[in-house]
Amino acid sequence: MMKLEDIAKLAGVSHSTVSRALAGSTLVNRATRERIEAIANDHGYQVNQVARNLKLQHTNTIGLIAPELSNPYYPKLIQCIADYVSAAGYSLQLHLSGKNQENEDKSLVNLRNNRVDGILLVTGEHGLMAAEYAAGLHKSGIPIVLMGWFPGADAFDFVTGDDADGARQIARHLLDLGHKNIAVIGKPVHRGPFDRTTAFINEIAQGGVVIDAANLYEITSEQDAILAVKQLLQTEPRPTAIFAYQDSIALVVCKELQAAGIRVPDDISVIGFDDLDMASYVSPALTTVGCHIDAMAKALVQRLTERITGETAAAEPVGVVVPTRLITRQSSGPAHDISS
Amino acid sequence: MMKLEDIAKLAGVSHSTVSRALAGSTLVNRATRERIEAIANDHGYQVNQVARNLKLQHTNTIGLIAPELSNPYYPKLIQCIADYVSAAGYSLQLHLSGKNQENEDKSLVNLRNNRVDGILLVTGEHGLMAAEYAAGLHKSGIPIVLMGWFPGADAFDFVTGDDADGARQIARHLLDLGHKNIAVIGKPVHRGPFDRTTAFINEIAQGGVVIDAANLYEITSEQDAILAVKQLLQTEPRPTAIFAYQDSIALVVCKELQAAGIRVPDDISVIGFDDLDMASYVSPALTTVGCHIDAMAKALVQRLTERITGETAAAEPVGVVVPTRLITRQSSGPAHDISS
DNA sequence: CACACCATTGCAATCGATTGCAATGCAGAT
DNA sequence: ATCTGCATTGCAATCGATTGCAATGGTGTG
Repeated sequence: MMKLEDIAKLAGVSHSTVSRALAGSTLVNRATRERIEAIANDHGYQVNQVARNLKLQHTNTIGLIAPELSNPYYPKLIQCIADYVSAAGYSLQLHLSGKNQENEDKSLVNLRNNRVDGILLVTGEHGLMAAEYAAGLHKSGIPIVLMGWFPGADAFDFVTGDDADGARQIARHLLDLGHKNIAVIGKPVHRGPFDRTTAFINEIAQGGVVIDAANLYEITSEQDAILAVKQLLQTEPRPTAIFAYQDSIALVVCKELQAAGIRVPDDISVIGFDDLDMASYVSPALTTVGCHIDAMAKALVQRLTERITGETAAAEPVGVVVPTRLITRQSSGPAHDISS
Repeated sequence: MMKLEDIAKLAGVSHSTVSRALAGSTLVNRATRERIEAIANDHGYQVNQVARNLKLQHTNTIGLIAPELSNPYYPKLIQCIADYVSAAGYSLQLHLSGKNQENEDKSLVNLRNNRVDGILLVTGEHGLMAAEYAAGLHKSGIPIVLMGWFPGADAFDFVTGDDADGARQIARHLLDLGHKNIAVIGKPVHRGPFDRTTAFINEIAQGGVVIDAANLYEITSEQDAILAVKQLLQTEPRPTAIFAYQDSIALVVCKELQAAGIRVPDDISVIGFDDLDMASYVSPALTTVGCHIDAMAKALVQRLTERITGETAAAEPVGVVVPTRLITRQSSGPAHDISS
């Protein structure tokens, strides 16, 4: 592949001059520059970024670590991130951790070795992250912005949706609809101040209704939701509403309910969280909470690029919380009468 | 950040020795090596890959260009690709072209400048690619494997699903079900020997039924499908089956049909293509054609890595076609009687 | 005519690794 | 004691850029 030196020979100048010319420096004569540009163009010269990166001590590359792509939430987020990253003039190095802590670690050192300028870490819901881990992460010296919150995340810049508020909106919605017997199918609590389940239960309590412990289902995979539903259908009196931790669970729940002959929302209301595209396609269309994914992605890369360029003077990590909103569709309705 | 030289000083040896020690070379005394390893470890030394890449003239990075992430087909594919790529010891540089030729070009030169070892190009259905473009691509000198086919693709290694065969399977399925009045809602033909629409129409003809020209709807976006359906519902006699070019279209079609009070499949059968996850969630679950995405991804990165390492002696480009299979679900049923 | 100054250009160091070849030193053979 | 050979280690070149500083030459001024 053609290099600076080759062009220099062709143009009868030194490689320094070629470098300057191609960079558009005013330090080189206009005529010379144009001649060099023409030659470089004719021969399809393309700068060797890796040499350039070595000299310049940066790579114009941002590393992105995300759990997976099979939950549609992530592609949506990554799409936005990719767009903002590329708009900011960076390339994206993508690593999928598969919700696996070890992989995440490997990706992190890989990214560091490759001297990416900054890292976006989407931790997902695996909750494996710990303060200790965070500390190790921290001294890598590379700017990192976290998507989501976990214990210890406060040591970093982070961006998260206001899931707690979203959960509260759902709670009020259900309360307004007259529901008094409500089930929660959720994942283990790990998001502290932003935890959906916790906020939901608290707000429900605020409305004067308590959720029976038996109606709290804690699952770790979408598949487990099926079991939860089966179990739930046995309880007496049967709940009139179900709050699912996320849309992907809510979808399974609806499907299972319908398979059992239960009508949604006539018999049981179901509410999800995330506002996946799919949520509006299924029938009944899912009532859920939307996350302004685009806004989050924007905040994420904005924060990171500011850290990279040093625009953000503050040494203090900052967290940005983007609002969520309830999206009422067909899967939620008034509580039906029950002969208690 | 700690460099080779620093470790060398600490260990009282030359940086050459450190380099060799860390690479596990037999050219360095065992005791020395272990001492160096310990020191490097204590000080958290991490090799600078960009310097290493420069010297070694490769980057252990594969570039991936895909159209977008909002059609669920791509995340699924990319997930698989990412897994195989990482299993093969490479990193992934991801570029989303947004179905835009110009972006695709930019990504291509960016990837080239970054000296990725090889490129995976997922062209999608935008059909913008042309033989001329391909030629330009070709002389970049970097190994490229194409996902999908377009005119001119034969100059490259490529991997594609046997969409034509899938379309034929659908045709036979519909024929078996007794359909004689069939509509096609498709995208512009551009996949030559692998084109779905063409293969479908031919196979239907093989079965002795001809598709009325008025029943051939050519659309370019999912949204247009709505118009097509509206128009279709006006025709007399009304088709008893619709073949949609891809699941994302089929979903819109079903939704629109149902909104108009038409029952699927009782009144009209609908068949898609791609087997998105979503296809099994909607109601009625979609009859479609599955693509063995994992197999394609595997073939894709296998082919590319072979090119990179030079295992594949053949200068001749090779195309691999992976089989497709019909997945019969609820959206297709026997043709209803019509009083023609 | 001499000198200062400015516009161009080239020289050479540098980024942080890898690696062929030369140098060193010690052990064993003669 | 001298020499050969092997195991270690270091020197220095190289990968392909960027850039501070020196060198060059031409022009304008006193």
